[in-house]
Amino acid sequence: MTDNGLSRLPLEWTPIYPLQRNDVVLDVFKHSISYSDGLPPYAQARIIDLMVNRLLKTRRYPALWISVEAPGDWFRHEIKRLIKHKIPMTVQPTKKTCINEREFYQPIRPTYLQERDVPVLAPRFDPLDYGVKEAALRVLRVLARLKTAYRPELASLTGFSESHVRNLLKQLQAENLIERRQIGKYEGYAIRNKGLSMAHRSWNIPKGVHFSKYRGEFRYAGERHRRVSRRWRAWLEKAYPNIEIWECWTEAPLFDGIPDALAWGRKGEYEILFWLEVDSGHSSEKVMRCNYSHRFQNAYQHAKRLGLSIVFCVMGPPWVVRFFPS
DNA sequence: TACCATTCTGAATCGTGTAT
DNA sequence: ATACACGATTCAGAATGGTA
Repeated sequence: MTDNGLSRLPLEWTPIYPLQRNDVVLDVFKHSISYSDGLPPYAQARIIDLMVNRLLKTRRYPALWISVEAPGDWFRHEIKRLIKHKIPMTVQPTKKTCINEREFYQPIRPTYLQERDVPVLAPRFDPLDYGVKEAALRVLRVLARLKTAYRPELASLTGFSESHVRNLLKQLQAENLIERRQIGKYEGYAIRNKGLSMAHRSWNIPKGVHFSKYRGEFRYAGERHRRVSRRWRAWLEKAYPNIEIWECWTEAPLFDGIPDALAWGRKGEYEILFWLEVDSGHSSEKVMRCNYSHRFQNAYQHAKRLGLSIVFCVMGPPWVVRFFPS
């Protein structure tokens, strides 16, 4: 079979035959993601956009089926909201194993398919091919976002215990995927290029695509600031044992703001987002009021529309926290 | 007051032990 | 094997205190 331009795109081809003829198809591709991939919805959506661009270059009327593994509803809705709908798409939970053309958000135009048009796609990522364990891969993926980090930060963001993370880090180091490095005052870990490229492959990012600007934390934050927000998940879990955290990302874009950290989980039946702002207390009250009321309004609007709760949380010097309820 | 040594504290690491 | 708990250790910076 000939290379028809898709050999670097790790998707599945799942055509629909609308006319019971094998030369007329709806040209559907399938992409699968999971909430536990270590990427916030925004970054996953950018990967999808990049894939769509590739599809548009080589196919006439492509369509994309995105299968999302995630508890609750928020993650899936975020993906749907954040992707650019340049071609017909549908975003479905993983339990949906086959798809109907009516479930796409735009109608799909049929394609006349010739023998040479049957796509040759890149293999989708399988951890076994790379000889990494699921748990180690999770640490690697989180580190790929952070670039450099301390162990407690990785433990917090992965949800693993510190000693478990320690073992996993040793394994990753033995495979030259990461290295120890001095970060500020203490020794921490940094991801190496080999590790970075494995993380990219694991997210099924097409080779040759520029993803780095979407991969990492969205803003630069100071040392102290960063440590607090990265360890927030662990803090939350300890302080509120009755809530379940599904995932946590630092500096991930959400609505119009960028929380310092965003944790997502549930308490009982209620799906909740925990929005963290770490405030140094360097700016004046007036500036703060302006900053926060805007973000808060925005977050509130979205929460209402999606029917989930947002807990807005500020950490800072006592006077900042006291001021905040007003 | 200026200087130096000591103690205290917080943050990060490592080693070991235990339960499943 | 994997997950987790706990104490010991190391390090840097802040606080304390003594002495010329």
